[in-house]
Amino acid sequence: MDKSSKPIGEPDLVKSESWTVLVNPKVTEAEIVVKEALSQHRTLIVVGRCWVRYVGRASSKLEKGERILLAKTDGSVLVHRGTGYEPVNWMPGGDTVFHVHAKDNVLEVRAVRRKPAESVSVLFDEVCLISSLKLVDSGDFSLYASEEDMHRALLLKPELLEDGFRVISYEKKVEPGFVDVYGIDRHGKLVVVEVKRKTAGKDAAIQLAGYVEAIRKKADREVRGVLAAPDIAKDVQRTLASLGLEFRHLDPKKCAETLSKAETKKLAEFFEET
Amino acid sequence: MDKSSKPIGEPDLVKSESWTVLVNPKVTEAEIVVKEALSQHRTLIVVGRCWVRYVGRASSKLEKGERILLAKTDGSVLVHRGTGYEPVNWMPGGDTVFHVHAKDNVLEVRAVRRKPAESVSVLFDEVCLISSLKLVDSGDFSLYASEEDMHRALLLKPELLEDGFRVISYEKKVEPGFVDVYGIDRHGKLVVVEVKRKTAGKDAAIQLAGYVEAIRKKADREVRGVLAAPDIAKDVQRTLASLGLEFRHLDPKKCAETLSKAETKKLAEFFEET
DNA sequence: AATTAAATTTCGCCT
DNA sequence: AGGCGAAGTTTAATT
Repeated sequence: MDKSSKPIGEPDLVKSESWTVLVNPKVTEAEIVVKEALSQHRTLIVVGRCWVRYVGRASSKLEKGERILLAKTDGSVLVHRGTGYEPVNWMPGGDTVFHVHAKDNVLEVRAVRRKPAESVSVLFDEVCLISSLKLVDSGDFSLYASEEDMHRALLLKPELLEDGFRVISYEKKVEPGFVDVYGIDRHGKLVVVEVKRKTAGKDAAIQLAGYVEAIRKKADREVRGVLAAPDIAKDVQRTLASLGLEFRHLDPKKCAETLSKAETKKLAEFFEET
Repeated sequence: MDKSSKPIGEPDLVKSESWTVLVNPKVTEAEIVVKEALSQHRTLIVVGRCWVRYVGRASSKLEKGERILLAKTDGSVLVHRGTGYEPVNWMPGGDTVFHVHAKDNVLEVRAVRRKPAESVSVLFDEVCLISSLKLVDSGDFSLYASEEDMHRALLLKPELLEDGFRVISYEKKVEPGFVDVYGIDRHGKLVVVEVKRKTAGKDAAIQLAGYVEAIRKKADREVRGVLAAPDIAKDVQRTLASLGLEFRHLDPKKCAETLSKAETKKLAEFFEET
């Protein structure tokens, strides 16, 4: 980041409704963007030469060097060096209060938190890139497996539910909606499976009861209702028992292992080739 | 804010010797910057709408949304959302191999690692900011206390070294250089202290021996040499003994506690005021 | 609220 | 290279 060499391309400031980018600003210009970002509750990126002082759970000092500062909308702060997966300095979000100040050609961004009491101060004497961003992000993050992945895993490997289980249909339409997985156990009994990715609550038990009820009416034979989830809320265990339903532990991790065998295999093959 | 501003849709390129910034590029333009950054071993920042697939130690899926991607020179990869101290997806650095590909208006940045076998794939269908940076950073990071902090802590609280120790001088000039701390023990013997912030190696022992030797010649009375550090390499322990020197455990954390008492107090006072 | 256990833990130090 | 322990661990779940 050699400021002496003039950059190619005219505009230093690019701005839209949802983001601002400023290249090679003076610290006073950067200060405006920082304040704008923090007051408007936006994500802030600052790249430049800085030094950092942290006091709180521990205390640390980082001498001058070029790094990337991130300040997020929840008050979390990260200082990243050019190497290393972990930030060199950070602060989790919470009741963070920011203080921004430009003086004597130095821009200070200080984040102070109350619980636990800690403070991180980042001082820039040169900024090469600063950006204020409104990140629109409603995308779901699913670890190991989505609920649908768990359905597919049961199709591929029915014994994940229990030994001798066979699947008849998938996403079967039944009165109140769709049964996740529908099959027959080792004794020939019908089994209705309701799958949840997270700890199953009362709603899941009631939902399952509805499906079982509907199928019992139609099939006129014994129907088991199984709630399959990584875990179940303790009070729901009783609800389930009173409804004559069962709980089976179904781990998203194991479901993913089943599904990703092919993919993992591909990855291994990739390395064998190279 | 008196700089020129450009409307959305027209890409802006700003480039210097050590960094490139591109605003609102097409994915094909972004691809060039990504490849440039990775081939030139630079730090890469990409901001845009993306979705992520991770397979390895675990497996996960992140649906479409706007995030910040960091790829560092050591091969570490981070995907950050607008909130949260932790990255939503990541990969530590190591033997990472990057694959970059733009097709059908989608930019894929894939990082693959061998040990452990894992891969993270970030796909962008819109990039709002991309930057390739050469971060110059030789600044030292010191947790709790720098070596000088440890010196100062010994001045403030000599008993951190041993009971009854008193400091005579600090950074005293002696033949080979400067003695860190110089004092008298409870029996009136002279004590030369060499302080190290990390595990003391053989060099530290030799350095200390030099100072002790020099002072013994001048003072013509018994002189103890003490190596004060958080830890000592095992083989150095013997070297030290053979030179008639001692090792004392000195914890940067405890030194920092001594020093930061005032500062912590200040922080507490700050909150009491507000 | 406090405690316990797991994490895509990571990271360093030691054998 | 594998194992153990600490971390500014963080985070979620349970008592």
